[in-house]
Amino acid sequence: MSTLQWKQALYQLRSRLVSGELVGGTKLRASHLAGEMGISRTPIGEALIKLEGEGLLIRDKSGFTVRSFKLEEVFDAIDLRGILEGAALQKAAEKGVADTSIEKLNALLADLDQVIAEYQVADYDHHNLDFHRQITHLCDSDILIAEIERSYRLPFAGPSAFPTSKDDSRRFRASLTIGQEHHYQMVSALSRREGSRGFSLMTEHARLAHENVRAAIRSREQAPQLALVNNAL
Amino acid sequence: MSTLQWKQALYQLRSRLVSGELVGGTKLRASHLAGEMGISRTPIGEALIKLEGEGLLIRDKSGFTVRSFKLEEVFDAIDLRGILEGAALQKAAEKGVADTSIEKLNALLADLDQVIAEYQVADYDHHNLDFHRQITHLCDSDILIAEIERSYRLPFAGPSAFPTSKDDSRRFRASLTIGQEHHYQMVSALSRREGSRGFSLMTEHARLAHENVRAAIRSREQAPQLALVNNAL
DNA sequence: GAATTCAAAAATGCATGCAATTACCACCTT
DNA sequence: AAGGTGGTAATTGCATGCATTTTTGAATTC
Repeated sequence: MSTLQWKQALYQLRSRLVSGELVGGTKLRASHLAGEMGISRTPIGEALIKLEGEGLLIRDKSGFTVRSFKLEEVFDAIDLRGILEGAALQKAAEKGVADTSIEKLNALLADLDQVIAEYQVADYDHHNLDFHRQITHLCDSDILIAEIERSYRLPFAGPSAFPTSKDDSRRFRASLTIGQEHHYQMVSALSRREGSRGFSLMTEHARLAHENVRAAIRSREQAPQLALVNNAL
Repeated sequence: MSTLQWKQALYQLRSRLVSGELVGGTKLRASHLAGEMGISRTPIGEALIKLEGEGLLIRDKSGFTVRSFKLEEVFDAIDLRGILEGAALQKAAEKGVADTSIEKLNALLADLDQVIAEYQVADYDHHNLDFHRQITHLCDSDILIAEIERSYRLPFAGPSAFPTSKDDSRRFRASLTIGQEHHYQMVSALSRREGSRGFSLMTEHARLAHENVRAAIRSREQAPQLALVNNAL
């Protein structure tokens, strides 16, 4: 079984984009990439079109360029994710969910408590993403879920884009604690069918990420998620 | 100046999809379409990938299939549009907009009053779309605007998807009147910087479309926008 | 009639050729 | 130095060839 080559190209290019290896403004040449990856230009072209659709590339008169984002756009993308996730949570809460779903969320909350207590930041990312997926996917709308997942594609917009940053640990620990409090309240809103509260909690939760972005910039550290952002550091 | 062929293919295919000529479940063969349109498979392939990205096609193991939507998904897509447009209106209202923008909106409102009074339903579609674009594009966020425009791509989800339906004219006239009242209140919310009210107005406004969908189904008339919907008629 | 088999026909994914377009860069001009 | 100019090299959009996979449908079996 051979993975389709356009998929491999897509994954490789996406990872090179979000890792910061390919910085904003770089022109991507299909022929060059093809040589580099040892395949032909056809599957490369498909991958480039997909990445354009994800908003990571821009197609100009001739060829694709790595998109660069203004800082404002980073915040806008984060807010967009918050709104979409918030809508999903609201819908799930108002519809009502099975007890087993609540139990599963409680288990994820316990996992998060654990990694926060032990300050295992790397694991936090993973568990946090799990929690967000689990709670938003309860909305029972594939259309909405697809848009949420789409919003995660921008490297600075996903729910776990920035907690990893190793800046000032006091502020950072506090943000983990506050975020986790939001998570608890979200589950509460869900089980009490308080849709509007769920929406507000989620949009406010996303705004925590604003501060993490600012902190990452302030600390001038390596923040690969910001590689596509103009004048970020 | 020759328009790129993949663009022509994209436009033609999109219009054949939303017009109902290509119904849900139809398998699209690049080679066949290429012969049909007198071009090669390469630009067809690009168009198909784009349409997959728009959610109109699904790519399975080998080839593309016209997506079909459940009725629930139609409502979900409409609600999604409402949320996105609502977020844009809220952002615009809270930021504040120039007086000239309000004047332009008032002019569009007058146009809409006109076409409603004269019951020029065909023109209504066009002016209504103008109004929605004008008011949501004030949000000053390209990221959000792009997602709104994206949500319009589903043939049943755009702001002007259904008013055209020629069902029971009493109900339909009423829905135009109510919708126009929403429009007025939106401009009011905008000029008074009442963001939350703007959001609520817009999401509620989108729900008007639910009833139009139901009416279109009830009347069993030709509703090309519903061509991609399972068992719609 | 419905289900199964299997070989021919057709479609796909990828590579590659080619004409037309675009980028690049050394060389002028002011 | 800044701003053309022109010609070459590289790249793109599209067409097409080919091996492999998928679809089709006629023949066969239950």
